[in-house]
Amino acid sequence: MTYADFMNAPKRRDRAATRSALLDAARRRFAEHGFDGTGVREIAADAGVDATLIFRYFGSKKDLFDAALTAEVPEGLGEKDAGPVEFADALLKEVVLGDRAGDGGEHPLLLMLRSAGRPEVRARLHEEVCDRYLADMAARFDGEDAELRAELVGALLLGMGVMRAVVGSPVLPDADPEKVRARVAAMVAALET
Amino acid sequence: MTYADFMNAPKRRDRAATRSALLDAARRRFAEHGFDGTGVREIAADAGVDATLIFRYFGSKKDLFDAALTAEVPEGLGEKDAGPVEFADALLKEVVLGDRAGDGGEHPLLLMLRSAGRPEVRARLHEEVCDRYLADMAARFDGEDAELRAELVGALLLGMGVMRAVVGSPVLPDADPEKVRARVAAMVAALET
DNA sequence: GTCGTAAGTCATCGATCGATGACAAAGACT
DNA sequence: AGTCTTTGTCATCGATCGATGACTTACGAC
Repeated sequence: MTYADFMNAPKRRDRAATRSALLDAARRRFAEHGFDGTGVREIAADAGVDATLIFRYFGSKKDLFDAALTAEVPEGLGEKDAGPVEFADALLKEVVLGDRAGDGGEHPLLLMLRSAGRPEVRARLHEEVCDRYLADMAARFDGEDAELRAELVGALLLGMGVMRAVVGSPVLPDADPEKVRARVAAMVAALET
Repeated sequence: MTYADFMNAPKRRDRAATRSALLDAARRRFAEHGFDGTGVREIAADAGVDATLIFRYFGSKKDLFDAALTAEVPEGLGEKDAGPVEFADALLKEVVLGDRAGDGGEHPLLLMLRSAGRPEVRARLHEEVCDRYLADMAARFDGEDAELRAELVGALLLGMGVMRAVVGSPVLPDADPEKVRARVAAMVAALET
């Protein structure tokens, strides 16, 4: 059923592969059911190993969650001197329209939203969104209220992610990506004084 | 400590008052820690009563959660023949800028986001957002791609709520409401073909 | 005042959860 | 081949959770 299952060859012992399988299963489970809705036994079953290994390799369920989030960050987004419209477009492609077949299918940011009940997760979400994205966005706005305008762009992009990943609205996935990009660009452009 | 505590008068027996205290405590707890992060004993302790009464009055924890969400819906939002800009402004005041001192301090929609790990909550969120708000919004757009444009407005408003209630960004609460309304109006207006 | 019904409390169950330590077995190294 | 380290498994603990049923106490009808 799971990936590790049809690897039912003699079941070689491979620390790295097991760790990776656990991380992958954790990402999927956490992405779908959130932190509280996911048990370590379910993750281990998906990965095809014993639940004990989670604690051996990661220390605790929370540490596994953190590791699953920290996994990979694309990093190289947006040119340094691009305007807000181009920057928003780059973020749009990465966070909202991105495919991400590797993970649970969602951007780590949207993955965190399924666990928004945990204060630590919200703290990390706050840090990531504000320090990482909004500050960068605000720097690309000229004139007054740059922070407010950056916040609105961030809200639009985050809201689109929530619409797709949490609310489950079928509009965005079914829409023509080029039309979406054009509409979003128009909205962001409306913020340039 | 809680409301019911300084009502430490002889502790009259009042079904309606107890039910109401439980509902209120539940709203606060669920709003802050989500469904999974909240225990029935905590809710009961906040309300100053025994946890058993939750099951007697509501049946189950899940039923209490549903009752806490269904609580009160303002209903009368937006004139029937207003355009998308006016409608978005009305929603903005209700969902994002609304004070709501009565509940846990948040709109039920944002309250649900803290429990987004539960599939049933997402289903209800989907139903509420799509059928209740987006359909209404789409009807106010002329021309093609009305659904997509309504979705983008919804994403912006929902994203603003997420920014404040989940991410915890200080920008929106600190900003001048009139400036916020003006900026949002500009973004929505940019969608009118 | 008495009595019955409804409101509140107590003890406890069964399941599930994260986590631990002892044990078995496979691969590596000499 | 023999040993030792690493990898995986099993049994189980202690806490917590939602939920149930029996018991106690207050209020209101008469």
